[in-house]
Amino acid sequence: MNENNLSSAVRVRFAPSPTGYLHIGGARTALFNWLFARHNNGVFLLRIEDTDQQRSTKEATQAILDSMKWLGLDWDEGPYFQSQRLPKYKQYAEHLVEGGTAYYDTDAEGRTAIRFKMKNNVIVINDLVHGAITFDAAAIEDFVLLKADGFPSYNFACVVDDADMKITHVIRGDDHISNTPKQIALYNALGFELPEYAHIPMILGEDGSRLSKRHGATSVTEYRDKGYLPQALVNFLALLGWSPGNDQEILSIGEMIEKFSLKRVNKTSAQFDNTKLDWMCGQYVKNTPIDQLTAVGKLFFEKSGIDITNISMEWLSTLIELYHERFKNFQELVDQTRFFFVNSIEYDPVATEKFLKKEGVSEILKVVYSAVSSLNSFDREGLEGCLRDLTAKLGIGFSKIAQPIRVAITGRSASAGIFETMELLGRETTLKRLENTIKNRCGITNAVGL
RNA sequence: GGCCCCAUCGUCUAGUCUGGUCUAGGACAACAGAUUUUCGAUCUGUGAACUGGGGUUCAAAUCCCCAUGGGGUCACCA
Repeated sequence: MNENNLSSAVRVRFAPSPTGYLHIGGARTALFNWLFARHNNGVFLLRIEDTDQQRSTKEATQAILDSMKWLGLDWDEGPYFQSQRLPKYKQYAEHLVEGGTAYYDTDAEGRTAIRFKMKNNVIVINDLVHGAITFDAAAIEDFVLLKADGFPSYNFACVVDDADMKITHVIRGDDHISNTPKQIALYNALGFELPEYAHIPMILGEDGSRLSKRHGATSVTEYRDKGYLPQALVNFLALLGWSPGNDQEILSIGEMIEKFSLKRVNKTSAQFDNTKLDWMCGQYVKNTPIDQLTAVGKLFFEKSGIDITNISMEWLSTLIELYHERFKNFQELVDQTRFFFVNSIEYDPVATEKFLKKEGVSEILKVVYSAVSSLNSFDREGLEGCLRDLTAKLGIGFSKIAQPIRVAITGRSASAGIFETMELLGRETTLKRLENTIKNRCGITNAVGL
């Protein structure tokens, strides 16, 4: 590197305001900062911008920290809290008043604030992703530095802290572009050295409008609770506005760090595509070892109110093995396998109509019942041999018995392999459900009143 | 509305800086086929884009201008 690499060490920050959970856009901003820091062996710090006394909450701060940790975005310094640095802002604001570039101003409501005096000059942002952006400062109104409650405004606190914390690169959403000339003016007035700016494109909802509640899940917490794998979310987010430059879609954290560059961040806003996230998470699930999935899966079953106290890890591990190419997140796994855990299963009406309420199904299931109940070893091999023999004997296609059995014992038309499912369900439960189905759900529906 | 940003398949994007190798590549999704006890997974294949108009140039997705469209921002919110 160069001779002054000590002083040029990269320092970046993520500076959320604790007025709500960490949303997808914020997470992506944090990720880009983090990747940039790690790529450059720099420092990534966290700063909580809690200067809005009304809207800031401790819960939100905690939710943000939790989300960062869950995503694996560890910080090297902080979290710093702006609410704990009030004297610093006051000192700088008064300094500016003394210098004549700021003034006390009382509004119609009688509140007195310190306001910054904008000059009539031209301000240029040399943005790392956008290039030069020019503003006419004359068009920008004087803005508040220090509010009547003694708290700094966003623009002021941001500049004081970024300078004080020796931030070298400000990487943030491009909705901040219009704030930047104000901040540059402040840097100049305060005599601070300007950081580099990189304004990254925003993430929009699936309909192209700004991400909001009505787009469904928008917080990191929601994805965590639905059982998405954090690595998958990180991978997906990394590819929103950045690409490694080749056709690679699945990247490990190490690869992302190695390849990340602001030069490859694009300018166009991206729409959040849940379907692709699902696909990506499915890829990660497939590549995650069974025992890890089992450990996480256990937590999700418990959280979903499913009683698994009498269930062994071996059994659970077998279940995960059967399903690990079939689910994309743990919520899905729980939904797909609930029938294993409950006493009375729910029957999908469409599946019932299609596979159970048919001529002859009752008879087929009875034959299956007796064939299977006399089996010595109720395992997948034994079941397969038995049932295949049966279809051969009856001269019917295998699906003719597989689907009725599936619906009878799972309540649905889709599940893992039928032999594996029967084996895992066990002899007792399988037979009980077959019997129950034959008694109560087969045959052509009787006319009402008969 | 003022100011600012942006513009490649439905979506994420490669290609744009350093015009030609682009009859525009990949991925997700869609569709079709194969496979399968179902769904899924998998494999194979298909359709799908340079917003429009002017320039510049031998040559433009790539450079310039205008139009249009989308987004952002105009608080004692951040």
